[in-house]
Amino acid sequence: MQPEMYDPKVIEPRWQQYWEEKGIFRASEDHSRPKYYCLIEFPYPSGSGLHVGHPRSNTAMDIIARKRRMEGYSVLYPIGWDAFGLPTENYAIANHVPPAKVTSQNIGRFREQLKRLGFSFDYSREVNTTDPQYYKWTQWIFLKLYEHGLAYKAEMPINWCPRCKIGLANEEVVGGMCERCGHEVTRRVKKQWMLRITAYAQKLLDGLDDVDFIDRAKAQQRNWIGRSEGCELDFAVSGTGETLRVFTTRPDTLFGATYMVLSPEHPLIDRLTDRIENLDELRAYREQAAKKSDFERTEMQKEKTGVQIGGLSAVNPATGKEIPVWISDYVLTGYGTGAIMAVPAHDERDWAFAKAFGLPIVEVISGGDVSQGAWSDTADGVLVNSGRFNGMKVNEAQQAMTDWLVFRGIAERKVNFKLRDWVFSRQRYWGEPIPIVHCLSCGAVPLPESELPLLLPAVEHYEPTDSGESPLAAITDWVNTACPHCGGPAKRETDTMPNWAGSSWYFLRYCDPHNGEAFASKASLDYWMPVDWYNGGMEHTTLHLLYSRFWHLFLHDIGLVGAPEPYRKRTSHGNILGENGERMSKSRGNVINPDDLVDEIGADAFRLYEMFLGAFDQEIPWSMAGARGCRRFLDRVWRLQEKVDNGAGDISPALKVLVNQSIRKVGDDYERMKYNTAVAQMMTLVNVYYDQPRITAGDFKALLLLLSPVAPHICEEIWQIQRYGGFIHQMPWPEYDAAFLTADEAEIAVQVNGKVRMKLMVPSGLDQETGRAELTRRPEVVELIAGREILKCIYVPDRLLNLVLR
RNA sequence: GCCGGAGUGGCGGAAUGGCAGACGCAGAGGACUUAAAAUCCUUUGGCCUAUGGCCGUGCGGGUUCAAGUCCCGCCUUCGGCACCA
Repeated sequence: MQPEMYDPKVIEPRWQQYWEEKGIFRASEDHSRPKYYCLIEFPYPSGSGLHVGHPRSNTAMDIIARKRRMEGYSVLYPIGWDAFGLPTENYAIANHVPPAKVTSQNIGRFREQLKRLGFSFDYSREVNTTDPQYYKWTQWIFLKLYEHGLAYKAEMPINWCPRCKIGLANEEVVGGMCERCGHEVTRRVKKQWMLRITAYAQKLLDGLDDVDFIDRAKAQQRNWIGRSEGCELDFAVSGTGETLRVFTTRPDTLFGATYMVLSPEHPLIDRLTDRIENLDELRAYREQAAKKSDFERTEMQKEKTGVQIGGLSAVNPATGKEIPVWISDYVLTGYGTGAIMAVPAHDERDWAFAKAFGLPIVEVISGGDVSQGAWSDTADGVLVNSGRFNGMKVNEAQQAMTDWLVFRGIAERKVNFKLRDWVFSRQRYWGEPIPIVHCLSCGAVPLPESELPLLLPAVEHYEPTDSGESPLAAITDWVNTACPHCGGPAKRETDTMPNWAGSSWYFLRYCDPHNGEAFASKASLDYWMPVDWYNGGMEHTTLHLLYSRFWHLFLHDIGLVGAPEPYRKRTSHGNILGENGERMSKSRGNVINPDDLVDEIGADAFRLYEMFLGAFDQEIPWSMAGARGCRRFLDRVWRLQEKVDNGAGDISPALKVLVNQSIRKVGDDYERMKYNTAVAQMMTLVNVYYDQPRITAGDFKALLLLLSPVAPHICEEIWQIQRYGGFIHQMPWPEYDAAFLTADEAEIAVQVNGKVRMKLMVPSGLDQETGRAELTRRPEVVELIAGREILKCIYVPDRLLNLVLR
């Protein structure tokens, strides 16, 4: 049969329509089959549409989803829209359109673009975080957190972006700049809703041991959680009866603590105002520090500043000596106790401070030169100047000193975390309203479940205000309400949730997206959860990935979901750079538009190139020429139809080994996310097919089956044209025959002293002894040895022979 | 500074301690064509005294019959964190 030209413009829409009409990719809770839940991060439907980064992750997981279906799994591969967020709101403000309208337009465009790429999403399960039927449950989970004491309102110095006019979470501040707009972030004290993620610090850490996450994601989360073990210990403040508590991970250096430092905001200063001689000076310093943003504070880290507290001294509990007390902004309020014992001999920061202010430096661990800088060797260091602890190694002394201090009742072992509570308020319009009412007599009162969803009111203006109030505050009809508890006058909370809220549980909603009674039914959750494989960006490691684990751990603790951890496996794709090797951006003019690509080379070739361009987990520059090369490959696959002899069913004897090897390699490579080498193997296969006079239906089918997860449209089409029966997506995934993984003969590289001298064919599978014997009696090899003495002879089966000659 | 990656042809990149450069791109030569496109064939790491040989995976050492791969010490680069006691 003479096939027509390969025309993706015709065949791709046809198959997309077919899959959709027949509901091929609808997920079903089929208990007769094992389930598999593939997940990609649901996109933010931005106005600029899809970029080439989306298909990278989507295609990778689409391959897994399609392969799993062929393997007999019941697969859930859903899609949705993470649609609350600032760009939409800003666009709405600039163009005087309601954000909901902008959102639905953007979603429409995104959906269309994704459909053109032929992903096997179950579109019947779409979720949209801005849909009241969705955010009803986001609000509901918030109320559960509130009920369990994990949501609270606190006056907090927050990161404030003056341009976006919004408070930011620590995670959203990058290098002192607003993650969204790049403007410098300042400090601002505001009453904010907070989520007590710190209560889950240890669980978030422990849970990492039980999941299969890409190593760098685990490392980054551990780093961010920042657990450190040490002890808290009390220093007496001379003549006051007060004690000053510090946290240290190095109790072994206590004898070297020659002064103490408090953070400028430390409460002790206000408690002891009568004794302090230079209160004005201290308050001036505090004010100055408060004005600085965190970034400014850290930027100045080279020059240490501080003020000694006049009239106050503390007692080193080890030496009994009086030591001065200072304040300095290098000690942070939010970590540990906000106070430290300073050991300048063995801590760089303390050393710099002591040098700047002429404070004494006492060496307590030998081996370095403390006149030159702080020195610390926790492995081999030995204690000196430390009384009864002299001569101990650092790790012994840490134990012994802690025991001694605990015994004296002035210390306790303590674990600290860097992780801070999550700032959960946003002073913007386009987010989930926080379902809390502030009653004059009852205080903060949660809305009853029956009043959910609390709808975002329609407003005229979305502009944020300089006062730091949400635009919702201006809608008095909405703000003024009755207290659900006492019925008295009350005001609604006007802050909204951050866009991390809706994305913290969306994977649960996919299990049962239309449920009106619960966020998802227990049965559906039990069937689908946990997510088996979740692929997404590294940039979400300390944001979305951590937040959603926290919510899920919490929902597990209150008995609403099964396993504690939501994701069994997490992988990450590298970003695609522009052709010039720089990040793609409009301003650089190096953006590749997916629509143009589909028009030019078709969705299948586009998908194929996304997988072929390089190692999946690394950053790779785009190459238009490379993409066209993938289209050429598909053209070659198409033209193989001219070579196929459908009368011959089985795999050709001559190709049996290569085909079986390919089945194994491609399958294995998909599982290991080595998509580039999987594609390379199929290219090799096609090249070899072209060297044959004819290929059999068996040869051709094997290729099509392997290729179909990456390039589904062309494979379905050819399957139909060749009348192979049924549809390719219904075929079982091919299995290799282990008996045909190695050829009858192997080419052996014969080396002399590690250098290849010749190549000889031998029967494959010979062991060391037989292989050596077989080869060393070959005339070529005898000649090679030329009577020299053989010191050693190594035979690696089917690979090489190395003769070590004198 | 700490944590985690990465350094291999002109380019993207392959390589369970076992023949470095698979596969693709780009280039060169050829076939077909009036011509072009498309397609097909050949070729493509460097150097040399070229049917052979030498050198080559960021740098310097080491282990090994054998190192891109393992070990020690560096350099460069990217990402994350960063005065966290």
